[in-house]
Amino acid sequence: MMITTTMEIEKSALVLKLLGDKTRLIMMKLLEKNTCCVCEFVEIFQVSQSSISQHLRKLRDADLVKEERHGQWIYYSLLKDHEYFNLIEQILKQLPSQDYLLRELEQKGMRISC
Amino acid sequence: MMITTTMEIEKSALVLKLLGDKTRLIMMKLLEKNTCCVCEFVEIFQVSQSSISQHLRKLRDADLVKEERHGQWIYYSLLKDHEYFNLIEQILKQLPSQDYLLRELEQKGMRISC
DNA sequence: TTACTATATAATAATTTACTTATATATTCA
DNA sequence: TGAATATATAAGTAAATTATTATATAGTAA
Repeated sequence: MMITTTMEIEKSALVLKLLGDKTRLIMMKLLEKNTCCVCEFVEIFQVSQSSISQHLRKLRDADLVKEERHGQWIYYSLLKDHEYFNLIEQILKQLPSQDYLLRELEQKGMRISC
Repeated sequence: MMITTTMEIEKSALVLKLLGDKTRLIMMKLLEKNTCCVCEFVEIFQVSQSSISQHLRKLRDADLVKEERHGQWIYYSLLKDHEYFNLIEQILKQLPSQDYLLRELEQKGMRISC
């Protein structure tokens, strides 16, 4: 019982640590209501494709997101059955929408819709 | 407007990063409903006094906690008027209570009550 | 005053993180 | 098939993080 609550809070700390990076936090907020592919994130964050891929890998390894291949694109979305999804959802809910980033993508003609 | 939401989410990421460490997260959960002093944290976490002091400094620098000196002890408590206190409160609410750590302290006769 | 306790800070070492470039793999399309 | 596009991974690096030990400061109590 005591061990359980310790483990629980330590696992929560790992989730919070993943969300405690501005790139990953904005990614998660975008994925809250959208599906995005890697090349969109590259365009949004203006960092190397490798860097984006590594952030997504961390989120994937922690089961926070899932990937789905559609042709040459791999779409990422929230994995809603995460053990701490309630926590994640509550956090995301309180952050300002970042959807303007997707509208900017659209205006540049770089939004990929499935 | 766009700049604001970017800054808001980046500041949220900094808060989450602070909470994304198991020592600080447990500290914050304890402080949610208690007041604690440095020596209690040292006993609870079994790390150097310096390490505890540095964690508390980070929380203090970010205005997540405040300190209050009573004689030779300095008591820490949550600073509830933080810009993102709602976010913090929502997160803490979803974590399992860590008060057993204080009960253990009491049993060892090491709980300092003001 | 002197000794003791509680806390903060400086300096440092080990580890982790977040990026980069280079390269590999998978898919599409001419 | 071969070129182009999308993605992942390996290797390397600079900066950040978290601990330590040593030392300074502040309060208490003999």
